[in-house]
Amino acid sequence: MPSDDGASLAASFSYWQTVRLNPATCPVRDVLDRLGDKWSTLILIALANGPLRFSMIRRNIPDISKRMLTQTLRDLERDGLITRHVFPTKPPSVEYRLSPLGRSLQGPLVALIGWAEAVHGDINDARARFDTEAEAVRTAG
Amino acid sequence: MPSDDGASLAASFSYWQTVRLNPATCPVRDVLDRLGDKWSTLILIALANGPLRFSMIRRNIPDISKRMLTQTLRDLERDGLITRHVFPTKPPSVEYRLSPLGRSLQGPLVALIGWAEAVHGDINDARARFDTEAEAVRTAG
DNA sequence: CCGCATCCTATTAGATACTG
DNA sequence: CAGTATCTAATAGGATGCGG
Repeated sequence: MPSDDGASLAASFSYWQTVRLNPATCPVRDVLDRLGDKWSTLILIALANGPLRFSMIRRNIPDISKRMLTQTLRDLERDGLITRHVFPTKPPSVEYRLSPLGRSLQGPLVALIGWAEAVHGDINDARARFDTEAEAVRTAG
Repeated sequence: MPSDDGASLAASFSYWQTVRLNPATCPVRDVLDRLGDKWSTLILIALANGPLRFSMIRRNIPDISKRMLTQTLRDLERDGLITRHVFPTKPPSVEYRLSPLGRSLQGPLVALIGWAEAVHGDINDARARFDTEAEAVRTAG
């Protein structure tokens, strides 16, 4: 799976490098820092098939705390990736759904997750190899 | 830019949801947690056009510390995404380059970064709107 | 049911000084 | 040049209890 077609990729990366990977110029950090937190991506995946209520998201992601779910949902809402709908029932129910902007992320996200899944085994192998080699060196030294 | 073609995306996400977004079953966390750290992605971008020496990477990413660069490079090497080549010159020079596995990430990464760049303005707008609304509510209350 | 506030801990990362 | 070691500050995240 060499998704490496040389020239065009190099050109893309070149461009980002010329903006110097610099905090100020560069949207990459700004956006990826949010997706890089522990829960954002997982929540976006959970919402991929349609709206979910707070408690349903929790059921999809068993080990997220109420606190972090609330907070991450706020952050995603603030960034315009999801929208929040309160139904004034009693007790209240609140529904979250992907915004158009959020849905536009699905394509890239599928690609990335697909990659992660495809190479998961390779990465585990690499880790194991690295660790045993490091251990061998440590023992020898 | 609706990169949303419904059925196939939904199917993909469904699958990942059925593995329950669970720590144990799910490669997503494992892999994305590493890419999600502060520097990994930036380093991979820096190496996209070819091998670079330690100090050159630092020049590409002005605000990374030696400590974090060393550590992140080790982690990427451990995962098999980059390789390390020591030239026993004096003073020593060490070169880092993308492995085939690392190059296989370039496609997905370009897609994600392209998205980030495309929507950067929208996200900033959404943030500004959210913040002024929140402020309005705070003042009214 | 949803979510905020508080408290506390663990992890991450920056600064600095030192080594082959 | 390419690291390592140590210390410290900042941040992320978990537990819990209260309130609409």
